[in-house]
Amino acid sequence: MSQAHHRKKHPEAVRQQLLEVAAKLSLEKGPGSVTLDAVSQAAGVSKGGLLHHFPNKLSLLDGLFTDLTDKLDQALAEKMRDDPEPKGRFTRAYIAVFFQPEGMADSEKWQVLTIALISEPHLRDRWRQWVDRHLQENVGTDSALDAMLVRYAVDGLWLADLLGSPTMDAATRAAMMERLLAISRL
Amino acid sequence: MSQAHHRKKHPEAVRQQLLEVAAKLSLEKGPGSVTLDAVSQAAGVSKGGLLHHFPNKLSLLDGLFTDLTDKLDQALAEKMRDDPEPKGRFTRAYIAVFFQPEGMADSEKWQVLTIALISEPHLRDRWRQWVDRHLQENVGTDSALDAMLVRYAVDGLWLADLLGSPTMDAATRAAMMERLLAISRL
DNA sequence: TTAAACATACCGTCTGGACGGTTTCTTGTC
DNA sequence: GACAAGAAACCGTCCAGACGGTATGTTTAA
Repeated sequence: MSQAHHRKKHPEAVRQQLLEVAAKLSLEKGPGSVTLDAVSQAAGVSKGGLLHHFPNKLSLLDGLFTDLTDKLDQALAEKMRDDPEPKGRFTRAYIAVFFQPEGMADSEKWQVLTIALISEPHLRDRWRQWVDRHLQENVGTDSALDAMLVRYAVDGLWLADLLGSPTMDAATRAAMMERLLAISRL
Repeated sequence: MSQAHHRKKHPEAVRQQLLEVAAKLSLEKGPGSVTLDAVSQAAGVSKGGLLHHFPNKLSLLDGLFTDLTDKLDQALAEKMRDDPEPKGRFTRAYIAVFFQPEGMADSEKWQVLTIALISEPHLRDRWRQWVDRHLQENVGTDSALDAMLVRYAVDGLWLADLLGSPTMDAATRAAMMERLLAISRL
């Protein structure tokens, strides 16, 4: 019944809307609810419209991946720019992005992708490439054992958040961040 | 076709077989392939047979969860028994279980569960309870910030394995384990 | 006029699961 | 120990809905 058909066309806006809705949907109703029907309907577009922008489901997830990693890259770059100390710079940015409150809103959207990442070989490849790229870009400054350790800890923290593990209180959280930052400077 | 119908009945063996097949299937063909049809067929049982042991799919995953956490608990208890130093004992067991080669075989079976854990609220609850229980059982000895940090790092490491991230060489891996153990003793 | 941006209708497949039967095991009774 | 009788362990079939995707039409912008 929606007359999106007759309204002004803003393809880029629609495309963005589809991506956001896909992420939002997985948050609120679980990743299993991310279907072409559900996404298109929630975005106020017909399924045909969705399939015009993303020829198949994988390409939708792929678009989401690109979208989020781009934002992540941007956030990381910003944090790195403000850090005068070369050693462990990337690792500290990694920490900062995870612990920043606004960042979390985005990081929650990763739920869909985490699922898709594990099940879809193609996305697993892209993830591997992402990790590899950042590892090589920051080789020398962030390849110390301790730096790796810190980043793994952040990943674990992130996973715990995702799984809704008993959240630690703000004080402990802050202390954890400080500790991680300290190790990154060793 | 199969005359499993007429052979000796070993309900417990069949049940176990179903669980193992479910885990194995997700390893080899991806978690998406864990369907009632596929599992029952691979286990040499009819779908009706499967549904006799597990009234629905969730209860199958639930059974898998119980099975694996039981084994994990057992492994952890064993490692803890051999550790004379109380402080960080649980955390070191956590490290040991993850890094032991045989343990990995089991840990790979967690793939299905990781998926299901994130999507199924019920299993997410069970996981939360598992974490909570072990946290409280070892409060005092393993509630230090550094201990938490180490365990999060192990989780991150485990996730990286799961996602097939560029595996680090054996030497680095061993060094990482040593470093984690060292921190657990601080 | 033409191509992009949508909508509508429809299809094939897969999946979870309900259901009614059949065979084997167990248990109580004599 | 025999034997009925109920329970437990299966099998085979069928189905309703969901889901991804196609094919084709219609509107809008360039």
